[in-house]
Amino acid sequence: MQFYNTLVRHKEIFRSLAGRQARIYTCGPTVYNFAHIGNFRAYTFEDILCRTLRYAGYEVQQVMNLTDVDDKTIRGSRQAGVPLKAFTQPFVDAFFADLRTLNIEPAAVYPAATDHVPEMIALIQRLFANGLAYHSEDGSVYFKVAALPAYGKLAHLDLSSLRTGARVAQDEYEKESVGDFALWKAWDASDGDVAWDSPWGRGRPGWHIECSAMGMKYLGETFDLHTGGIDNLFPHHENELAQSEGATGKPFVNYWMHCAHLRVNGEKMSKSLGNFFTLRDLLAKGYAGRELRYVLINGHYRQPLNFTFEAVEAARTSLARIDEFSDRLAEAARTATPAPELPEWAAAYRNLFNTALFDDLNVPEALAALFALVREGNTALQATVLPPSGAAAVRALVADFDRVLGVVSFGRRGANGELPAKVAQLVEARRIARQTKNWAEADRLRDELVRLGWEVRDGKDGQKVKKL
RNA sequence: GGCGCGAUGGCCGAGCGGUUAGGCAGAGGUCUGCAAAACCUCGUACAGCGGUUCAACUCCGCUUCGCGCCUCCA
Repeated sequence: MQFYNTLVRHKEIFRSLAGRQARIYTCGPTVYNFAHIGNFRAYTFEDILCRTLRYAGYEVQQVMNLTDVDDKTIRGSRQAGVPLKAFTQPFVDAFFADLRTLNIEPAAVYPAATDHVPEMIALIQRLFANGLAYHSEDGSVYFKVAALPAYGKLAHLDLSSLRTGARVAQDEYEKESVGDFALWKAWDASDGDVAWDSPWGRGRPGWHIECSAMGMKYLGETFDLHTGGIDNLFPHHENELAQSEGATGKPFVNYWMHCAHLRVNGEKMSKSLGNFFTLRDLLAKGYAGRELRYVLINGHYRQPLNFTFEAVEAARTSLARIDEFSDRLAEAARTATPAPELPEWAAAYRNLFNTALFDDLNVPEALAALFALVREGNTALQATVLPPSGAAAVRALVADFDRVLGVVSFGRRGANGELPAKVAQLVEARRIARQTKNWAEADRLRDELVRLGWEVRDGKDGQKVKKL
């Protein structure tokens, strides 16, 4: 299995620190607003990563932080006139609900920044001890970038060439150097009652320090993987790395992985541009979580992905085809137990699927293998050359693929025996109409069933009814 | 200005120095009372210009266009 490691800018064989365990830290949301589906691209990406690791036999220990104190959450809570926690909690809840909607498997721990201030303070003290931190006159604490020669190794940025743009150092005159960043921010009036005591006076933690402190607390001073959106590469991850390694003197993370942005009309989807959709916006338009998930995983994670409604429509049709296939397999399998060996063609597609996935999470290629399986499987079913045990085995394979993909809808009920009385009645009436070649009546009954939400298909062995 | 990505058929989107990506949409067919589902067939896609090579969508250079980051954005 290999992943593209941003640290070295090429793919590397994945070797975990502890046997079949994989420890991974994922930068989570800042809970000042509803996350949009651009944000969720990052979470479906890390989900595919974790699922792939599990699929490959790793035991995954994942931590995702919740940033619940920063400029935006403070501003929001003050505007709303409620305490910080009361302001952020609904967005935390919404975030978790959205994760479920997108079938993103939960992390083991979701530490909140506000619950880990002591750990952050302790870490800052270590940085002082190592000569990497200093405080300014106003009581803020900064990281001294110049004291860490390796600074810049992740983002590959040369600080001396930094453009002095609008975003640089407008409010931070206290720093020794523009590259220095806040570890601890002294309280000011705009913080209201959001403040913690520290050896340097009242204030609040800087943004980056929470991930260093919480990552180390839950995963150790060195762990395997760290994920996030590409926009977190700099400054956030660079700074996180500097703080962590500056404090411990050990490597912080072995593999850094970043996903590209979701775009709308060729531009990054972002709150500041206003060109975003939240998950609830899209659900309200009638799209399902798994359809959106499919759209989000259907491009390679390191490639920008253009969001279009046509793509969501295509996802719906594609998924229906996969669902249909799995239903047909279930029907053909009946009660048979899966054969110990897959049919040869199915085994070949499993290999393709695994190879694609294990090569830096190439989901588009893995999906191509799935569709190849669908086509060949349907052909086999049509020719009735697939014995029940073979159908069961192939269906198990689809389920196995879906451990990673998380998009298939299994077990839709369609057996005639379980129909509501009214539906069963119409089906029987239609059977008689067909028998007597009363096509007009048969068509009328079919339309009526559709109105009731049931699809009828005529086959060699009579009618098949499915819930729409 | 610095660093970095990208340009693939109607849409989405992989990929590789020589062999079909895949999905959706569209056209034709098989099956069917019709439909649906399924299957089969169908598109001389690789931004432009040069170069390397027996061979380039794939490597190199240039051009055009687009995008991202450059100090609290996933």
